[in-house]
Amino acid sequence: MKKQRISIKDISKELGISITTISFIINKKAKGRISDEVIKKVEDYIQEVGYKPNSSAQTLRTGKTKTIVFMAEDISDPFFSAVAKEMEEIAYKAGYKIIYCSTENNKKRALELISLFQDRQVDAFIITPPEGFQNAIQDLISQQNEVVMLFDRRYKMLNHNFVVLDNYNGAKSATEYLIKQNCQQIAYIGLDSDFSCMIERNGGYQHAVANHQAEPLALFLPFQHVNSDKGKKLFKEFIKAHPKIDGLLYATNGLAINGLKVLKELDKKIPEEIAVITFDDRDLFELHSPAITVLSQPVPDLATELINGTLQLLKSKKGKVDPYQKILPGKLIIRESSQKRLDPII
Amino acid sequence: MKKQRISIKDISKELGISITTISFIINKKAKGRISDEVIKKVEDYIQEVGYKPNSSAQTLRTGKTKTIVFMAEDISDPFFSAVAKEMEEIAYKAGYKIIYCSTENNKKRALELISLFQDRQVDAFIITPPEGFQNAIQDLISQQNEVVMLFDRRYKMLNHNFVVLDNYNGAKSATEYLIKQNCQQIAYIGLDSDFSCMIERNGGYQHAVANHQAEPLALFLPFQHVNSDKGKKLFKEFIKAHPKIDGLLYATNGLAINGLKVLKELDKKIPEEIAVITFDDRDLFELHSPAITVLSQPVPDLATELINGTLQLLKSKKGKVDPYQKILPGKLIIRESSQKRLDPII
DNA sequence: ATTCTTTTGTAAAACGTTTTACTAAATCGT
DNA sequence: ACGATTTAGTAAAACGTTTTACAAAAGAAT
Repeated sequence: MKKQRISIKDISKELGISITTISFIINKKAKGRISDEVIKKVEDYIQEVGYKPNSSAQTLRTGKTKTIVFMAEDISDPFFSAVAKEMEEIAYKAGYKIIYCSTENNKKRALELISLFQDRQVDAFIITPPEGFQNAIQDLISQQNEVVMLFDRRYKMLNHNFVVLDNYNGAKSATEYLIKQNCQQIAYIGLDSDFSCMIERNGGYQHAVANHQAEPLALFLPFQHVNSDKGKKLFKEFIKAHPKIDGLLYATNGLAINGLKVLKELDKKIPEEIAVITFDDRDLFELHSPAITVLSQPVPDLATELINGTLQLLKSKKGKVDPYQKILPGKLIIRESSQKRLDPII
Repeated sequence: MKKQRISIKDISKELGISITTISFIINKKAKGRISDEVIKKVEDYIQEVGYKPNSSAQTLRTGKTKTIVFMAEDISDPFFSAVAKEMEEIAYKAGYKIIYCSTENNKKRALELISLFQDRQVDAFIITPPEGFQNAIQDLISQQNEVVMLFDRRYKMLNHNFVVLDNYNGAKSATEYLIKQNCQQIAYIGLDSDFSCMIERNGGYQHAVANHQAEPLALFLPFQHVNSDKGKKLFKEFIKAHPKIDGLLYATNGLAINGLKVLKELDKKIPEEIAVITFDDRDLFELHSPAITVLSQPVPDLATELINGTLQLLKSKKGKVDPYQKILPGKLIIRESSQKRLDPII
């Protein structure tokens, strides 16, 4: 019952044509070297017997694996898994496969994963780097063995490839929307992090409230407390310490979920007492009572840019190439949680 | 700057020891063949220079890729991505990598994916088969080229490997819980599908209501309408047609999400007017108002069984082995949405 | 001292490609 | 008709392993 795989050698024997010729034909390098007649004959035979090249042999010979690694912060996070799924779709069509993994925002783990996949000779890394990973990225890039594409966060000083959201303007427009809704005291709930996305989001918020309220109000939670009870406690204390807060901008969906639980526990009315907006859309937010206004990331566009950029870089790997840098705009999806004004904005 | 990979040949030259000997040592086949002294020398050198075998060469020679494919229905579904993440963790430690992909419950696509990964010589498939896939699975198994493990759904008549939830008893206990809550008319919202999990869940429901209400009440939505407006419309009509319904069991989290939207639109009070339970836990359900009672699947256990089972089968591939079959119990997590009784059950 | 084992090791083929360097035949320009 | 060029094709090395079959040296048994 075992299906025997057919090799170039088999074709060669069967057709009485040399291995070299067949390889040229398979790799579309036959034009001008081999007669159309022979090309046709070989192509037809390949079609007929369903020959597929052995990828290990190809890799061994060429050093290319046609594999891209996507190292997300957490592949089970809906945002990352949505991006992953879209990427897989596109990569698949281009003959590439994707391997996913999660850094858990753990530097050591991320380093191990990079080392593991370097051993496996992947062609490219798409990475959401964990905290304090700049040097590691620097190293990885300078080795020049793989294409390195950063996602979601970038480094200002590195001349590298990245695809990120326009975090600054996203946060700014979300905050400005809250201001238009007559919020007087808008607070920002962010991650205690040096991620560019976090710094930019906070920057956008700061800019928007600069001429609006006496001083910005921000809470920065450490990564490990985003989902924890400790995080809830810290957030609860923050809200209690600032009773005048009537508008909230959460920097991530994780923060929002825990934050919404706290607001529920505190029995705060949304949006009457506190208007709420968060980054990243999830079906959860649409179903929430009240439905949560979000600044959603353009998942299909992000995925497309990530893969197309990576594939482009893989193709042009030889000479110096300009870095692939894309900053994509988010979209404010207005739902009930931010509609504070009785006279709605048109 | 490019780091040059070191090969066995390099070690051989450097140490003046034959390639064969080194290979034996690397593969722990040196005992009794090679002196302890030489073994130590080689191992130390390998450690020192950080040699890692080239996996393509190994694959080319052995035909084994140390790769497992996880074909989920939809890898961006939180349930599947949670399982995927856990699996990756375990597989990674065992030196295996996992490739994920989504069938989208599309038979043609699933067949293409299988063919693609067979070409890439993966060692094992973990599959949630799409609709009408039994023959394809049959074929795949009989080819005996890869280990085949089914997940989430199984085929009664096939003597195959699987890891599934105890769907029957899960649905039964959820329904019985609704009965205890004094629900008089309990409806089941399922998928119009021949998946074993769907049939078993419906079976559990049917059994539970058999002696309770005049007749079972069930709505079966086609797969493509789970998330669609059409699905919402069908569900809305169903609810309107059966105004006496005061208890609902959703067979999947996707059905529940769309269903909850409809209940919100119809302004049905949960649980006062309709008590609700759904399969599969998600953070969304905890945050929902009211929080939704769920029958949750033991994600870590499922992932562990899937990988351990697969690895075990990979090891013992030679002779006939008993199929690896696990049925894991779910857990009813009681929240507000099902608490209909004023006098709560103790 | 010869044969028989055991110990310790190695040579070389094979896995299935890609690619360089080559050749034979055909065509061309004059 | 002659060398030059183009066309059509191939032989063989290389990628880095694993593994079979063999061999030399040392020790044991006769």
